[in-house]
Amino acid sequence: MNELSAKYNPAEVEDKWYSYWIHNRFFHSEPDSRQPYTIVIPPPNVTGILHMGHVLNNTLNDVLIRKARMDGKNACWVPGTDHASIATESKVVARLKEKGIRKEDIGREEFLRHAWEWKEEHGGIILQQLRKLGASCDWDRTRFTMEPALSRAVINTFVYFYKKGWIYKGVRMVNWDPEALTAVSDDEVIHRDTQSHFYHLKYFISDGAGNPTDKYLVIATTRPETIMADAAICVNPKDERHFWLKGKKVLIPLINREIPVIEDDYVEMDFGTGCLKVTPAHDVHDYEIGLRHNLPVLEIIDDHGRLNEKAQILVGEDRFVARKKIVKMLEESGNLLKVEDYTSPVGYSERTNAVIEPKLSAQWFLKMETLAKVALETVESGHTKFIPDKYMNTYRHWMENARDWCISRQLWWGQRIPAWYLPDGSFVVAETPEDALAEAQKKVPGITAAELRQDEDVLDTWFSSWLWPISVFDPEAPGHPDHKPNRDLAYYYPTNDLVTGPDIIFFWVARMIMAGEEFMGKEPFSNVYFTGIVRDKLGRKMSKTLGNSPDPLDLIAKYGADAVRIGMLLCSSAGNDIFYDESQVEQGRNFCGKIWNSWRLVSGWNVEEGAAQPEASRVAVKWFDNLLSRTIREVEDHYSKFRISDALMAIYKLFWHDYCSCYLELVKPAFGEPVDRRTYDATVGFFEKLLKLIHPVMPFITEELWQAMEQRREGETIMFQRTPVAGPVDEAFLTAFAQAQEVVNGVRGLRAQKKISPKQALDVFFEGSMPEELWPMLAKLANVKVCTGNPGEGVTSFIVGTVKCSVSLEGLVDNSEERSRLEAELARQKGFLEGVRRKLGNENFTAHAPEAVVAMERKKEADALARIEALEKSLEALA
RNA sequence: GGGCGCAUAGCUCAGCUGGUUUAGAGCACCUGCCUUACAAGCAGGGGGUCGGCGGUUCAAAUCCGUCUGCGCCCACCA
Repeated sequence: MNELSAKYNPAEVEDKWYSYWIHNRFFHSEPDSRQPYTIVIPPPNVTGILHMGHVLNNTLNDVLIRKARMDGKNACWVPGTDHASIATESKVVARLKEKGIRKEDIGREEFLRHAWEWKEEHGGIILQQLRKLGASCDWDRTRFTMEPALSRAVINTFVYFYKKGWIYKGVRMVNWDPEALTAVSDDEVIHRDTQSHFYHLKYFISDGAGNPTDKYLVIATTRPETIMADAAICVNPKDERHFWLKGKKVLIPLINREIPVIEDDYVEMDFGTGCLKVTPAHDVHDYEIGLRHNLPVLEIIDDHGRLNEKAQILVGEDRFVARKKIVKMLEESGNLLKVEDYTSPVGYSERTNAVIEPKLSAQWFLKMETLAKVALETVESGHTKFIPDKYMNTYRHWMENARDWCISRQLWWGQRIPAWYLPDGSFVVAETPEDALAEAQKKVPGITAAELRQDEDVLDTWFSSWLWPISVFDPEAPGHPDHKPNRDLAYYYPTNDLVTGPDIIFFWVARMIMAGEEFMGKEPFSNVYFTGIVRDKLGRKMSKTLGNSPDPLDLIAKYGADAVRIGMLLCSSAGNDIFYDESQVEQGRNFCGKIWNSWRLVSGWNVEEGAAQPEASRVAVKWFDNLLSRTIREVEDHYSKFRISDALMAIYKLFWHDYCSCYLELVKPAFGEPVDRRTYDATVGFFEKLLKLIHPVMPFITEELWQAMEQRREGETIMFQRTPVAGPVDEAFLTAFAQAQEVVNGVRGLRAQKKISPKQALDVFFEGSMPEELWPMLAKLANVKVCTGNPGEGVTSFIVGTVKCSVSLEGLVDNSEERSRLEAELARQKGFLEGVRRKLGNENFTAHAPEAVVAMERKKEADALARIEALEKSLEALA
């Protein structure tokens, strides 16, 4: 047995044991005859760094995986990273910009070379950081969504859906991010109420020859810079105010282009002026109106958000600059009637925060209809459960309204769309360039590879991450329905639990379910545990800009990984946001200290063989054994419901309050005295069970102490010890013991109140049942001698349950004080009795309530009466 | 605007299908203690009429309605 340092030193211990675990490949899993327990990591961005959200997520993952491992399952936690096309590409662009290099200037290949360089440099830092946290990932299985095999899986998937007819190319109004120069999906647009203006503009009626008359209509718009792209003015056909406009033509201010007045139900009569300018190229709804009325589409804003030559005026100006300028021009031309302040929701890009520009563009789409329907069934039928289940509603709503998924992105970092265009503008889709050429030659015999041009776009990142639970095991499976799953996929799929945030329920979770059902015919995981968002204690989201997010590695360095894990878990119930505060990590560190010191105490004891076991120790062992069993049951129940913080708290209390504060105090020999063998063995046995129980949450300190307990063989670890099993529980005994604990409390309270030293022994008298078995425990913890007979004078008394405890305090009892204390208690008891009797006096109650409930009330009544009698007797004795 | 969810001690939360000695935990707080495992500790203590109102019931923190205050998701009334 090693000598323990006086203080727990996490830094040293953590590195030592993590290396030991890695060296022995304890985290590695291979299929075998055991039941698998599988988790795939939510892959962090490859160039990301660890933040508190990762800490929360991966701590939970690690707790689950370590628990499963100790339950005897073949636990496999697959780690990896996500190429995160937009996020990574914008980082690389920014980095090149610092060097004065523009992406467009160096071209695709050169840019990708830089991107890979950056990936090699920064990629996987986060995985290194996870090791510091103690994450027991199977690092041999580390995957990257853009590694060759997984990229192939993505391409195969694309071809598969294309052949199935579910992928199509279409011109659609997309959310254009003018900064990232790419379309983003609806889900990547954040709408925020934004202060702007409502400009009321006069459009003069044309005389038919393109000249203005003196009549005009008024439209209200927030985007005056788009008027040059107007294709019509639209009114509601029921709007009497605008009947006179029927069939008229109006002139666009400044450029005097003639456009018709049309009618459509879409226009709200009571909003704005009831006249809507229709700009099909730059507004989603207008585009739809345009389709209905066959309006021309005129694009006047370019990819960078600048007006182009089709605008005729303000060409080359940024849209927001143009807005300011055109307002002035409209004012000067007499077309500006008035300007109102106006707040409306504006879409911003999640990545770049640029104002989204609705833009028509050719994009690739994946049909969602069937995929969404099946994925909804998976969850509704319970094959995949959501924890907490409130997210079912959100999920259902989304799945029932899923729009086709725009899967193309105008980026370079990602899997390039496997479509090749022929010179005639038609295209072929194939898994490889060779296949593409073969396909093309079927269309145009003799065509060469040089004549084919591959689509410039890459696929949405989620189009690769949705395959994650499959592709990490067998990248050949997605897109190849006839493929026989390899050994890994057959064994590990479906995975068991997924831990992730509710913010990516549609991006990722739903789509993994779709892919899982499509390619495996089976849900990808049984349970999805949704964590909350980590906030600071003021409730603000952790963010770099606010500077309120601590660096997890600093925290680990300061408090230790176990402490950080505890700090994170203490306040994390599923689905609730986490209000993180460093004091929680301190609490974790303190707990480590407590565990450490408890072993220092026990390890310092000398065993005297043959020594008799003191009665107090015997009772203590019996009690803790029962309590341990009861708590193990509780903990298992909590785990089964994913109530991880409750499981932790149950063990925390058992370890600290029951084992340390009560049990050890009971069995602790006097200073320098030896301990008997039975007590010692029991104590060490309990300690080991406690270590095993808490190991999933605190892997490092538990391994350190478990190894310190005795000489372990090389290659032994607490990681593979079995979760302690609960034995039978003597509830009656536990109840009696708890009552004795209350007596101890009462006596200690008296001591504090009367300033009596714990060293001064006191006599105590009981009226009511207090098993003799527990007297030695009272003696040891409260330093009281239980006496029988009449307490006599000079006592103070309190009631525990129905037992009256009188403590002899000769000379220390202040009669008036004692009287008021007893009277207060008496009043309370009488109030209680009254309440109970009111209930019992109600005939409806006795007639309707179940017998057991009525019996309980009668017992309460009897108990209260007994207490009142005891109190009254005490009061009499005082007089 | 629509949908969902939440309001229980100073803070974070339990309280599962209404009834278990007139509501629990952890932390924080207050009062004593440097008692040779631990002051990052020990012992003791105070603190809530379960957001408001109404209803169902013998019985409501728990079920229903409503109001108020928060949160989230969906939705570009230009």
